[in-house]
Amino acid sequence: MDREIEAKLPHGVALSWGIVKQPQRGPKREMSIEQIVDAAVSIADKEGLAAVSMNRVAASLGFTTMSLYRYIPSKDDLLLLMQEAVSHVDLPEKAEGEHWRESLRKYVRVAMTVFREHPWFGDIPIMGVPITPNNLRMVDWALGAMEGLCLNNSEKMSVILLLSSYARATGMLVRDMERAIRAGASPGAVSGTDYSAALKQLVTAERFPHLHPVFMSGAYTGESDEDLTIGNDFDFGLERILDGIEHYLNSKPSDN
Amino acid sequence: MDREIEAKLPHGVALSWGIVKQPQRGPKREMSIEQIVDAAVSIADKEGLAAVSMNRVAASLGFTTMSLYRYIPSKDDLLLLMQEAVSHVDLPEKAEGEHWRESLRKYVRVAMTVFREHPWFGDIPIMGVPITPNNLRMVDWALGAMEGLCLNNSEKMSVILLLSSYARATGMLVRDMERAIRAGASPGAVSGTDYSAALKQLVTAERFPHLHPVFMSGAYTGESDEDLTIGNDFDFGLERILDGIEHYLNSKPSDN
DNA sequence: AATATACTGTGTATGCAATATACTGTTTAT
DNA sequence: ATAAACAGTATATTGCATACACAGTATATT
Repeated sequence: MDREIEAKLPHGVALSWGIVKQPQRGPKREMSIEQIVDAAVSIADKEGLAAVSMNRVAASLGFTTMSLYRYIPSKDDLLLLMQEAVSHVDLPEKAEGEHWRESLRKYVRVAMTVFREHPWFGDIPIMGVPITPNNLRMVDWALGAMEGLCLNNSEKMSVILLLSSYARATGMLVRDMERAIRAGASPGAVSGTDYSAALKQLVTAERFPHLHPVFMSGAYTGESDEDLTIGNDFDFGLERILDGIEHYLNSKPSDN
Repeated sequence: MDREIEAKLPHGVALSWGIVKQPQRGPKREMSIEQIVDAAVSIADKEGLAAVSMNRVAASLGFTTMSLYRYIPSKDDLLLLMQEAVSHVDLPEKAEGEHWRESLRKYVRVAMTVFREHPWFGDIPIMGVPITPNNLRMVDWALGAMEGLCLNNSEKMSVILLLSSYARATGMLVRDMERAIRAGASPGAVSGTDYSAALKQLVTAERFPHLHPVFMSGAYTGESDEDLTIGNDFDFGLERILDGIEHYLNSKPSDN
């Protein structure tokens, strides 16, 4: 039965669900998909996604390049499995009395953590809606957090899309900054701080009437001491999203 | 003076601002940066980002690969300039009496349009906060839409980050679906619809207690006729964000 | 006017990538 | 016993970005 299901799914996805047929004859396998993916993740963690080549991964396990193709049909599939592997995150046990708002906050924090722990994560493009087990596990958890809320299924999915998008966008920003710092760059080569001196000559009041004052204040590159620090910056957006959801819940005619 | 500014900026960024020193001697140039970028964009529009190689772009203009390097120092810089080129979007003239909410809605719609018209746009990774002219022009416009709002500069920037993230995430989803359809796939190969039959056997009630009913209803893959169509799905999230902002404006102690 | 300089586009070469294909040897089903 | 299906390997193909050396050309300096 797994055979039919497998045929209908992209190879990488079928692999992630572990429903690929096991070989019946021939020599014993000396590697495993898990081993390969772990090796690839480890290389990416240390040296970035660009260092992950089939040759590099195979060599790190003591095999030749082509041996990997006995396990994983293409590099794209390997990337998918890497994404899936690090999406196996610790989701807190469902706290019974917890308010949905706090739960969804946690969801976004956990999702963002993946980007910080595996800076290469965001470098892999997403091809379509997530349909791998660990990704669905996160969706399942988020749906659990919204249990009992006065939202229909489509609305819940929209909320998750919204939160995931925000986690992705801000996770990548945080990653970019931390990556720059780790690379020895000054604290804000990527945040724009390094370039702000140069840019202040280019962002003129004539050409950018509204941006100009913001830029001069340093708020654009996040160097302003005005009020918000960089960390809180991301919280701000999240709280606005949650406010929006809450407002929708309250203002809704109490049907379904 | 441009010389000093140029030195402090990444090459591609300096090019985007047009502050790179013009050559004084030597033969006349037979190409221009604009021409090259246009050619690259045209190839990407027709055949995807993967088709954009230095060789391909040069050949399409009737020159050799290496000639491009006289204009643009690296492929990464070319990609940046491509991004910047298609970010030259039509932003509606500032309608005086328009409500900020409607203006910001327009902002997100325009930002999403870029992903639909240039499906490769989202395939180029973002390196850091945008600091190229057309990108800043969009930020400037959004700030204009928030003029007079009771938000400080940092808060306004956070709002723009929030909206841009949402535009990016949903723009890429729309793109993925349209791309799949254009590629001849059934109306929803990427949305998950094609796989939903197979997935329904994998998403069990035991393993995914909260996702299971949602999946069976078809809301996950967007095939449900429950209430929202796919298009409206994205509007829903946007309206929640705007609600959240509005709520924040109202609930704020009317300082600064 | 002479000449050095900075540039032009080109041709060639390097090194690395993904992966198709043909190979030898191994285990299991028949 | 033997054929089929597999394992890991070696080799080759194709395409990529880009370093470098070249011959010719326009300008700046003398």
